[in-house]
Amino acid sequence: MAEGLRERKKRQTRQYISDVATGLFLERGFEAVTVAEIAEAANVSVNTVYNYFPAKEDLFFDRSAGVADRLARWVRGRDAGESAARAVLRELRAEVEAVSPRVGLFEGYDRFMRVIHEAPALRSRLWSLQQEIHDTLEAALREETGAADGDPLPDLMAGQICWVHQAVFVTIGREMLAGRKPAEVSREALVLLDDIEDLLSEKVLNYAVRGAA
Amino acid sequence: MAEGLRERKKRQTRQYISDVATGLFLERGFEAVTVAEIAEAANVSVNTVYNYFPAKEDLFFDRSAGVADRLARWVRGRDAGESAARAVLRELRAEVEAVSPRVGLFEGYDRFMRVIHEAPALRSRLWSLQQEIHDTLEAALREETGAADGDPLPDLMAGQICWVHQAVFVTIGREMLAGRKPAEVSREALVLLDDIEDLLSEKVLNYAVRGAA
DNA sequence: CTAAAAATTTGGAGTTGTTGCAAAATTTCA
DNA sequence: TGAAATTTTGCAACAACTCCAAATTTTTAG
Repeated sequence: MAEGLRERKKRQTRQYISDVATGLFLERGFEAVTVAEIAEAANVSVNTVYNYFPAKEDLFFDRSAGVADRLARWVRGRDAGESAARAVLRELRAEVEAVSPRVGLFEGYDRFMRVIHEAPALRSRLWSLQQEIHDTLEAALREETGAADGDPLPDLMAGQICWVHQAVFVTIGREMLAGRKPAEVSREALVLLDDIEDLLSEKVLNYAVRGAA
Repeated sequence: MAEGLRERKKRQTRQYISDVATGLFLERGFEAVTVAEIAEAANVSVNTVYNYFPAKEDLFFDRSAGVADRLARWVRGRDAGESAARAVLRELRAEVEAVSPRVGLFEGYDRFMRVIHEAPALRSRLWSLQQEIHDTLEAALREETGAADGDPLPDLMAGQICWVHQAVFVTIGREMLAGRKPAEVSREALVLLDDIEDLLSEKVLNYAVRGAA
C-alpha cells in the first residue's frame, strides 16, 4: 500500500503539468509558450517537465493515448459476417451520430484545432500518429486474416481503411475550425461517410469478413 | 549581361553547399552532421547556409523540387477519354517499367532511404510533401472537373489517387532499403500496381474523364 | 522512531538549430 | 575610380533538449 502513494503523487504532478501546459497552449499558441514558462507555471523545474514528457509536443497530446489502436480494436471487434472496412464505417457512424467528443465533435474543439493548425511540430505529430494507426491496423489485419508474410494486401487494405478514418477526421477538424456547430458538422460528416463508402470497391468492403453464420 | 554573373555565382554556391551537405548526410546520417560542420566543409559561414536554406532539412531535399505537382501535372496531361486515376496509373507504370531514378529505382537509393529512415525530421518533411501533393492535385481536379465549391469529391478523389502514389513509393523505398536490386523491385512494383488498381472502385477509376471521342 | 536506501527533483553547464542585427567584404554600375 | 547595392560574416541571443552530480523527498528496515 505504501508504494501506491508515490505512484499517485507522480501521476498527479504529471497530470498537473500537462493541464497547465495545455491551458497555456490554448491561450497563446504552441510555439509562443516556452517550456521554461510551463515549468514555472506548474511550480516545477524544467528538468522535471522533461522527466515526464520526452518532448514539448507530448505535453499537448497527452490526452490522446489509446487512439493509436482504435481502428485495430474496431476491426478486432467486428460482428460475425462483417468485414473490416464495414466495421470501421459502422463505428465511425456511431461516433459521429452520437456527436462524440472522441471524434472532435464538441464545443471548443476549434481552439484545439487552431493550436495544431499553427504549429508544424504538432501537425507532424499527427502524421506520426496516423502512421502508428496504420501499422497497428495492418498487424491486426494480418493476424485476423492469417495472410502470408509476403502478402501486400493487409498493407493496402490498412491504407484504404485509414484513408476513410482520416478523411472523416480532417473534414470534422476543418469544419470545426471554421466555427461550425458540432451538431451541424455531425450531419455533414454522416453525408460524407456515405460518399466515402460509395468510393470503396467491393474488394475493400468485403476484406477480412469474420467467418460465422 | 553583367547581372547574370552574380546570379550564376549564387546558384553555384547554393548547389555546392547542398552537395557537400548531402555527401556528409549519406556518410554519417542526418542528425550526426551539424550545420556548423556543413558550413565549414563548404568554406562558408553558418549564416550563409541559412541564407540559402530555411532549415537543415532543406539541404537534404533540395533535389526534390518539382515533385509536389507531379500528380497534378500527370492528371492535367491525361489522354482524351482517360480518367485522372488511370492517367496516374499509366504514368506510374511507365516510370516503374523504365526503372526510372525518379521513382527511386537506382543503385544507391537505399543510402538515401537509410538517412531518411533514421531521421524523424526528414520523415516529417516527406509527410509535409505528401500534403502538398494532395493539395495541388485536389486543386487540379477541382479545376478540371469544374466541381462546385462545397463538393467533397475532389478532396476524396485526390486522397485515393495520392494513396496509390504513396503505396507505390513506400513499397519501393522499403524494398530498396532491404537491399534489393532496382530491376527486381521494378517487377515487384508492377505486380503491386495491378493489385492496387484492383482495389480501386469504378467510381474512382472513372472520375474526371477527359471529354473527347 | 530513526537512519540508511531508493527514487525524485533540481541546478548548472553544454550542444544544436535558428534568428536578428550591424559591420565587413564583394560585386555592380555610373 | 568611387558610390550603391548585395552578399557574407561575426556576434549575441533564444529555445529545445541532454547529461551529470548534488540536494531533497519518500520508502523501508531495524
